Amino acid sequence: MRRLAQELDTGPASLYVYVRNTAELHAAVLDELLGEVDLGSIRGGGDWRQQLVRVLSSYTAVLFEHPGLARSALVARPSGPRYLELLEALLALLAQGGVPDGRAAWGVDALLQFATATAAEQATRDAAPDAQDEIDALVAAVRGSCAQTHPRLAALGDELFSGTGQDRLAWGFHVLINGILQTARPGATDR
Amino acid sequence: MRRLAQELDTGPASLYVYVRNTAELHAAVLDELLGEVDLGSIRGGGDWRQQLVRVLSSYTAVLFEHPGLARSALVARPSGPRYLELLEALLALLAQGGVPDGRAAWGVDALLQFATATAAEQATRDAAPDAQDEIDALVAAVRGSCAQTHPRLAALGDELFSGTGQDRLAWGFHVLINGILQTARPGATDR
DNA sequence: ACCTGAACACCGTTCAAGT
DNA sequence: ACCTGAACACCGTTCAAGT
Repeated sequence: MRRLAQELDTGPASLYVYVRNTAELHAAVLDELLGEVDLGSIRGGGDWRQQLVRVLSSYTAVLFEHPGLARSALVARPSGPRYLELLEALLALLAQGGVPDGRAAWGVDALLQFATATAAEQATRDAAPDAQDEIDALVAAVRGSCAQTHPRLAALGDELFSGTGQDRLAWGFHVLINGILQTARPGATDR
Repeated sequence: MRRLAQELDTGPASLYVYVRNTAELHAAVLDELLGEVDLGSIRGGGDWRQQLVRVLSSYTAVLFEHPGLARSALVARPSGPRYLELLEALLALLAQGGVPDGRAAWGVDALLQFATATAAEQATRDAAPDAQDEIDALVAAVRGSCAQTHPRLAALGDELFSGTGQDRLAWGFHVLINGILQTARPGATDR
């Protein structure tokens, strides 16, 4: 708020004429930024799964550039035209893949949550090198764990921290898509 | 920091003797709290899937009580004994389900991230009623969306916001578990 | 060596007062 | 009606100075 106000050569109080609080500001800014997600070029090729992963990766990339936004997007979703467009595109692709309607509704939420959380996690770590300390501590703890008491941990070891962020993100999307295809919602029909 | 210092009848500076920053403090507190996740009672019945969902739900419940912790757990993971115990238990259950080692390593991460993100999201919304405004705005925007330009959105409508938090969480766990079972990691063997 | 008072450099939000 | 200066009530972190 204060930084934006300064940029606009005014006091922070003036912003509250246009916006109710920081969450609302973040949601509005994110919706604007979502213009960078090119939904048109999605039809560039590949099946619906690949197209889905492409849109979601593009969404993640936008958030990745703005760690603070990613963190608040987890709690305060935008509701502007770009976000609606994104939802529509994702729902269309899921329908194309034969996912039942109700399940697709919950599915987009899971997919976007995964994308947002991953962006918040990685972007924050990149921006604040201090945050890297915590996972370094975890790596050390796993390496130092006793094979007697923690056999699985000892067996897997560094495997837990392997792979690039890109690869893990794409794998996660595919896990979710496959899972959504195979998992009925609780209750009878799952229309 | 300041609140904890006050509780301890000292100044905030004193805490920096024991802890490097807030992230480290949060990670340590969360590890302590993880003692409430009863890994023993997991063997209470059901197959490995149900047991997995039970542990993860218990983990989510702990975070749910502490919104602030949940938010920072997304970025700064604990590395204490309770967290290692939790990882070990989850890995053991995945192995029992026949998930290949390397895939299980990435899988626990996805499962815990989903649990943590869901807790951060819902707990924050519950704690700060202001945050509810944003999803209210989204509900209104979806309802007001035009069926011509956004056919899927119009068709699904309130379905997007249906279900209890509990049901969506459990469904998400099952989606991930099923997805993990069916999705190989990039690269050749996926040992 | 271990601890801490006081200060530094920030936040978001409110509200009375101005134009 | 629209805008805003100034204040309120907070933060995390540092560091010189104390015991």
